[in-house]
Amino acid sequence: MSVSRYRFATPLPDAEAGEKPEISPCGACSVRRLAVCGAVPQEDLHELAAQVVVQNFTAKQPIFDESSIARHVYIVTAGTIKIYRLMPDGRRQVTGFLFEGDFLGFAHDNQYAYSAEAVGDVSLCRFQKEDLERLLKRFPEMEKRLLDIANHELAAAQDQMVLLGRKTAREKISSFFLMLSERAKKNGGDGNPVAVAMTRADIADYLGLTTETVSRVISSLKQEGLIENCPDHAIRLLAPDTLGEIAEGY
Amino acid sequence: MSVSRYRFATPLPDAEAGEKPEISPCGACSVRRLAVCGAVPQEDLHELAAQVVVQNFTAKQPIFDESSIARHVYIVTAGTIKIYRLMPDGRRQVTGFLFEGDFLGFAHDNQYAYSAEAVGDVSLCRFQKEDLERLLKRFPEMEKRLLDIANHELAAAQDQMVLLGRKTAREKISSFFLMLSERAKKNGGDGNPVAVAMTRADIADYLGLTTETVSRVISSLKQEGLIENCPDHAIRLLAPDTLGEIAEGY
DNA sequence: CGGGAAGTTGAAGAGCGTCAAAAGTAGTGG
DNA sequence: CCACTACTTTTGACGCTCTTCAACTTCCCG
Repeated sequence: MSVSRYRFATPLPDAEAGEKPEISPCGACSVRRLAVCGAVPQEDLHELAAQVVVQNFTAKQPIFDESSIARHVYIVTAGTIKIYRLMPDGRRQVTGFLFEGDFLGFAHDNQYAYSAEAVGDVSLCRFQKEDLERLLKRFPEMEKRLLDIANHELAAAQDQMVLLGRKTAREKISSFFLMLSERAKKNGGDGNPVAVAMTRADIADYLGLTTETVSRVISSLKQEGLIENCPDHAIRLLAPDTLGEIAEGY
Repeated sequence: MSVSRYRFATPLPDAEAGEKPEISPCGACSVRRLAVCGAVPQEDLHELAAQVVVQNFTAKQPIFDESSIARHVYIVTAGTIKIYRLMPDGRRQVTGFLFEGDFLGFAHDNQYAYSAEAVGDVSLCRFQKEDLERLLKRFPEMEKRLLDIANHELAAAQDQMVLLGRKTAREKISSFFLMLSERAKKNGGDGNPVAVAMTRADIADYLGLTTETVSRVISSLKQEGLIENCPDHAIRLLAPDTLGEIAEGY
């Protein structure tokens, strides 16, 4: 993991190993319009930039742990992150995937509600929680935006509960590909073909299935001509509308 | 459904049918410490009370619908509410039960993310969304509290995803009774025996099971001496620790 | 009391999980 | 550059948990 802090060429006392200078300030940030940062006026961006630490992770590196104290919050600037919870016997539930622009670090009682791990190469902007608090006071719009984001997350959680509680494996997989496609569109891509950065195991743990079932269902969707493989682990949706009907259970 | 507005003996123009005067102001509210309202200083409670409409519902009455525009937010003052989403073919997922002090009406894009329905007799305090916005501006502490509540809801949603995606029927039912018990404790009761206000169908739709499975698992827990029936649909937890171990999957 | 909803119990079946093995893919080092 | 290794993915056979379908019982409220 490498860490770098904007505006500082040398590591700070409380900084972690691997820091290095960062060139791009918040003003040039490509995900700003997507994130909480969008609530900060252009002319005040330097106040934001002064607090941020850029962190880079590679695949499977942990970002923080479920049990640990929530000291930081993060904005994803590149890559995919998975958040998950573990049961004592090792059963895993991936409760979400986070992409560019997403806010990471909602916590309750000063403890993270889940563990977070990089799926592939990931870049994050990190803030001290107290710095965020100060920024929230300074820019009340930011707090509104954060509440908006939390509301959005809650709505997404409802969707996921419907999926986990009431959908078949086939419906789950279809929903999953469409979700990935929608997210890619939101972030500026065309959403088809969709990049699938995560492993079958991650997908299985996200959908409440096993890797075998995930694999089998994907195979059958391919055989039916609804999807096909593309280079670099991408999937082309050959019949998005049909997939949508499957996903909703018609 | 009966509706009443504090400080006004006669219905207001925009009020719904069945209004009647309400005696108890926010100052005497028993759930205030639990709810967002706790963020409003004692001496300013009249500002809150001026905006509130008390609404009463009986079992199975709808409070609002998934598809409808989110005009109001609510605080539950008595009774139990279920919130749920429907799939086109009628499959239902109950995404939560709300109790005294809970906030109802988180919405995204001005539309409710779910339908809400009274489980038994229910009392709500209703606010116009714009009135709430104004109150949030007036009492910034309230916004913080609301963000806190949303964070708490998100953590609870994570728990529910673990339950739905990874737990067995037995583990789900055990978790459910313990959750009810914890909630009763938080609201001042002793949490054992626990009142079970909802039907088997509601429980099934909450846990991603069928009514038959719910019934069967409860029967087997009884036979094992882990729980027993009490008057008024209550359940006594005879071995809460064992239930806890079952719930967590040990 | 009586009728309808809610809950219980049983038998049979389906969908998904488990176990196992093979095939494909990526990363490492000589 | 290729061989070696380890991991990921796929496919098959079988089994189990939970669902489905059905009948029966209990509980309520008029």
